Amino acid sequence: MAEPYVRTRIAPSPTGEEMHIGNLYTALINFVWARKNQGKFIVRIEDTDRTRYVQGSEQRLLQNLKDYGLDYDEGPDIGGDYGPYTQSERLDLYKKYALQLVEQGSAYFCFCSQQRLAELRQQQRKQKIIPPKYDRYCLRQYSKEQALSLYQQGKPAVVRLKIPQNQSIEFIDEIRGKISFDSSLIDDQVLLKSDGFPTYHLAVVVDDHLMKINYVIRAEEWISSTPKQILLYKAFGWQLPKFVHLPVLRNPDRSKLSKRKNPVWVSWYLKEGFLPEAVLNYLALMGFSHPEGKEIFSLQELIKVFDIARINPVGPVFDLVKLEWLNGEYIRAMTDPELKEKIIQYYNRFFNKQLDKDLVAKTVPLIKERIKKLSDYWFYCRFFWERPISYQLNLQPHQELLARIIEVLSTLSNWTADEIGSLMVNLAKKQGIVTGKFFMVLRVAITGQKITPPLNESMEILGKQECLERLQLALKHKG
RNA sequence: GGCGCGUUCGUCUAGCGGCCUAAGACGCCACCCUUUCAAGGUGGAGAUCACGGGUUCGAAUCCCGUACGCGUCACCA
Repeated sequence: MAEPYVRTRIAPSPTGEEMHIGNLYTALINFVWARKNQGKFIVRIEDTDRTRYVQGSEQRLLQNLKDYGLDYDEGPDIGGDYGPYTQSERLDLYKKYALQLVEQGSAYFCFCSQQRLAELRQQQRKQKIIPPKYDRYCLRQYSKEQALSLYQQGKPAVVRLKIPQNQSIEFIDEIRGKISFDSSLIDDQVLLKSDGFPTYHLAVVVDDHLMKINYVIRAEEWISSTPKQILLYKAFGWQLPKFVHLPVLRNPDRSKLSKRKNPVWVSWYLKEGFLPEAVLNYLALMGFSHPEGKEIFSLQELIKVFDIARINPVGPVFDLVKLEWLNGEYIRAMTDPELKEKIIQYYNRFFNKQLDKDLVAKTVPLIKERIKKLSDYWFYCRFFWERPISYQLNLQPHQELLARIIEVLSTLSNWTADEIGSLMVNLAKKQGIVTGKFFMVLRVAITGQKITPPLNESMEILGKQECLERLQLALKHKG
């Protein structure tokens, strides 16, 4: 179902890590939902944790998004172009809103040291008070005016949200339906840290409101922090967005998809030879299904048929094997010239290798239905560039046969796959050798490998002279 | 541990009270094609719909409990 005006966003953190495939999944759904409704898809860099900040990681995150074709629509002006929103550039805003909450009594200053908080937690744990919560010492100790004045004198302080007690907080998750929490279980969240930076909870609510985000689409792990944010929306008197919590991608053992058990960086998939479109298509199959049961469809088609209501709440296992199959389907669906370009670009970008364009063009038809990933190209076609240095079959027992082959092939003037083929089949017959065995010897002699693209065509591409020279080498080769 | 969310073939999914003696895809197995490897074609194995109670003439589908899994409980996001 289409919505009249939709604004979505993703909020990556520049911590130095590459973009996680789970984040790409979230980005995809946000992107698609915005596109479907002619809305806007926004990127907001959440760099409020200075201890984890790693310089330059925004650029990498943005590059990841670009590589997969998920471009964002809006952002602050940066000299003609627009960049993503960045929270560290909006500190005054968060502070202003935090102080507003203090002023209206929805939040308060807290001067407790990290040490006291740690001790408090430890003590509570010992007394089996669950969950451990801040004891509101500072709220009881200081009046609003006293606290404000201490803060203005520069006493290190945080601002905490005063969570109401014994209140049931309900919200609708667009995928799961009604979810409710008891507010008494929620700690008085820190909104503004002592370094003046906001915490996630404050920044996300302020920004989502200011940026008019009306669909908060994020991973399931955020469900339990949603009530805190709802309380903030209410304290400000702002209208709530709709919440959509996406299932989390899983390892085969069903734990949350992690780098220890799976390749998770989106750049890894590219380097491994997966196509961005195939990865996106595969991701779309996670928790979602095409209404007509199709498994292979473009981003454009996804946008057309996508509906949040069709998303499952179940955390799906990420299956690399199925992704490989899908990638193979995408490769086979390409035209030869397209595939040629992809292969050339791929080896250039990731291996700094300049492949001869004509040679790639000639070999592409031979391997198109054999490769699943761009990286498989080299497995099949390496021998076009390099002579074999070893042989996967012992050729010693076949010396006489090889000599015979050289003899016969030398006479061939019309060096085409068909001619080579019929000549060799005749020879095999004359020698009384099963064709399968015969061609295996020839195959290994020419390529070094037992698994290759079609032999006759390969030999045509290599050329008569090169083939004869290789056969001579095979003849001389010992062991 | 508290709270929250989830549970259909090994995996991804279809299913939204009768069409389900549960369908498709990946993977697996067999056969066909075949000069290796693929691709393609045909067929097959594979889920008592987690379990136990209800509701109903009738439940994979609705309700409740149990088990299991996952998530979350920071001046991290």
